[in-house]
Amino acid sequence: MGRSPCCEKAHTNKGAWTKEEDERLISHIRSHGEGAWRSLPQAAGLLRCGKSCRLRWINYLRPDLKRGNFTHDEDDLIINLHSLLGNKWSLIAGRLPGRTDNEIKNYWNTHIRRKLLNRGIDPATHRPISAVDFSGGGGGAAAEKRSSRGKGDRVKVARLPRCPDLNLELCISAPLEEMQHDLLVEESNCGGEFLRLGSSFLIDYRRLEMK
DNA sequence: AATTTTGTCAACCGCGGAATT
DNA sequence: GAATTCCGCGGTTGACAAAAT
Repeated sequence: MGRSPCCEKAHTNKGAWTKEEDERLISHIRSHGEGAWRSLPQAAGLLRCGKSCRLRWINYLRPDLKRGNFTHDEDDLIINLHSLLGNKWSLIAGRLPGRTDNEIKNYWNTHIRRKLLNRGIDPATHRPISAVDFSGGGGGAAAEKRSSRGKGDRVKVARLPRCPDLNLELCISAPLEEMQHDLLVEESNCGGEFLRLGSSFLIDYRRLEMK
C-alpha cells in the first residue's frame, strides 16, 4: 500500500514543543475540537506534522490528564492488565483515567519491569523466572537498551507460553476506576493469572476488545 | 571538578487497519 | 476490488538530568 508521507517534512518543526506552539494548539482545539489532525497544523498556524500535534495533545496538553506519580493501586492495575492484555498500552490506558498509553508504556519500561524482575517475575509472561535462556528476544526494548549500555552479562529469562486457553476475543467494558483498590491476583487452573475484583467477580476478558 | 554511566520521558518513526475515493 | 488517505498504535530514539566514579 503506497502511502504518501503524513506531512511535508521540509517545512515542519521537530523536537520539543515551545510554549507558543502549545498555546496555539490548545486554543485551536478549544475552538474547533479534536480530530482532522492532518489539516490541523495549517489551520492552527503550526509548522508541525499532524501526528505530532495529535501526540502532543493526547500525551501532554489534554486538560483531563492526571500528571504526577503513579499510585500503588495504579501500579497493581497496570501489572494485572498487562498480564491479560500484553503490550496493549492503549487498552491499558483506557482503564486508567487521566493516564496516556505513552505514559504507561514509559512507566512500565522504566519502573514496573524492574520491579517485577526484582521480585523474580518475568515481566513478559508474569510468571516466576524459572530458567535461563540465552536465545535472545523478549520485550522492553528501551529498558533492554539502557541496561545493555553497561556490562553485557545480563540474564535473559525463558519465554514460557501464555495460557493457551486464554480467550482473546476481548472488548471494552465499563471503567474499573472504582474497583482498583481490591484487585487480587489469583492463579488460574492453567497456571496463569487472572483478575479478581473485590470478592465477587472477575474481569471477563471476553469482553475486553482487542480492536 | 570533570567525566562517565544510568534513568527518565517526550517525541519520532513506521506499520496496520479503517474509511474513503 | 484496488488505490489512496488518515488515524491510532507500539516500538524506539535522543535529549536531558541525576548519580556514580
